[in-house]
Amino acid sequence: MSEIKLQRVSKYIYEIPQQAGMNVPGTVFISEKLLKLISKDKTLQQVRNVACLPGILKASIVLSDAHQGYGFPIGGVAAFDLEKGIISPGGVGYDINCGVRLLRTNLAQTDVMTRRKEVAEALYRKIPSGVGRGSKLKLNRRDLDNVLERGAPHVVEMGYGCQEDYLHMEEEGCMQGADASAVSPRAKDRGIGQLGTLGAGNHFLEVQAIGEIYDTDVARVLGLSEGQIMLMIHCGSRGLGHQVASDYIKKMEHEYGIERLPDRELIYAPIKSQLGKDYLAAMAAAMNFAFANRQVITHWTREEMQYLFPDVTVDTIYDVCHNIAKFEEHTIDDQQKTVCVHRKGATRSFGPGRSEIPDSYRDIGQPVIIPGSMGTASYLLIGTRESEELTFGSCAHGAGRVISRRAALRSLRGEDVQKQLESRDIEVRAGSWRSIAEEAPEAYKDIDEVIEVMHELNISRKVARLTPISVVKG
DNA sequence: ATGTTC
Repeated sequence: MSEIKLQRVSKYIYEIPQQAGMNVPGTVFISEKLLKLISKDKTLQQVRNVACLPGILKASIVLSDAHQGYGFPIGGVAAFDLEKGIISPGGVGYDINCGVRLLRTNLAQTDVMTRRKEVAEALYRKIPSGVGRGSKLKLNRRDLDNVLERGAPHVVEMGYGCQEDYLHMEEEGCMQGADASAVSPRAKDRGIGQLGTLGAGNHFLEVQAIGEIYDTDVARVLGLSEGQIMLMIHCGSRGLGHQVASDYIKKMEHEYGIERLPDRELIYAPIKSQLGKDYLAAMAAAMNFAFANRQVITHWTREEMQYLFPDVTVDTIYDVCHNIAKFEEHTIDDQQKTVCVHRKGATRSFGPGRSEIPDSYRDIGQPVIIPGSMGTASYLLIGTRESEELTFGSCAHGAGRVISRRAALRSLRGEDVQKQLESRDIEVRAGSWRSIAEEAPEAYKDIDEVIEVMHELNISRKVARLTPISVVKG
């Protein structure tokens, strides 16, 4: 692998100039400190490889939380022309529609602090978590197909939550174009018992307090003030989405071969091809499973909070996707056109006025929700028109690992990590000591720095910083 | 991320 030439354009913007084989340049929106953390892995080579794909428009982009992923970098954005372009499962990620929901409560920090152990314990018991963990919700085959094609509104119809929930989600909780018949029986087998489960890894359910508000005007519209208790749900499409990704990677390798690719993990199908269309229909179905998953977890979380705090109200602020591909309108060379945007570990961050944003937020822009790692802050930001110009309307999505799971297990003990969090008044419940060690704050980048870069570039503006009180992990 | 090696 040849050395990657990186030119500094400004304090937080670097460019990989277009060279032989590349159809566009690479653009890296990052600080010097965060750039150093990815200098030894394949992130920048992956940015360059993506720039070589057919029909890519404007630039192969990574954001401040960039790190190496399967084929495409995580923290990456790539948009493709509908005629000449491609769709790639590696550009979406294995956890299709991994995403985050933020819920607002009417509780104050003081209501919860003294009961934080009880709250962590209760939520841990209520929401199934951990690898391979099943749900108490038993779906039949027909219900599952409805979930896959109709998403969150379908589970609301089944009694899990309210209309106000899905009206405050990307796509109003239902991705159009989903086709349950494009999802393999094996993927359905894996998913049927997993609706309403958190999963493992960096997925979590947290009770958080608003520590700081940066934008009082936006906070007022969203009904937020300092010291207020919020709930954050971070999870995806579980085994179902993982199986959809595996199935279509295999199908595409079989149909198109891997010989001419710079990296076999970049396997793709033309957007216009039958296989490309089939993947898009299956991906949309997996997206809907993830939307419905976060909706069911929202309902159970609301129930449990109402049991613990009888007068509590729990309202959905917004629900964002971090791993998706979508058809969207963007302006390229002063021409408006529909393109296929891959966001892999990236958050949509549309500015004010976009028709995709709920009416109540149309004037302020889209809420951008960015979870921190275990025991660290999370952020609420607001999308901007600048992001539409710079990054196809996309912002970073999280802290991103800085040492591997294996390295974390070598250097950290789960018991010590939990004690250390306890000393900072953070109560953690998880399925295993191992997952606590793997997810230790030390294993992740500095979320404050990741956010600062996005804020300084006006890709999204900071609204509020949220700090954890009770944490449920897989 | 993932029935953590179908």
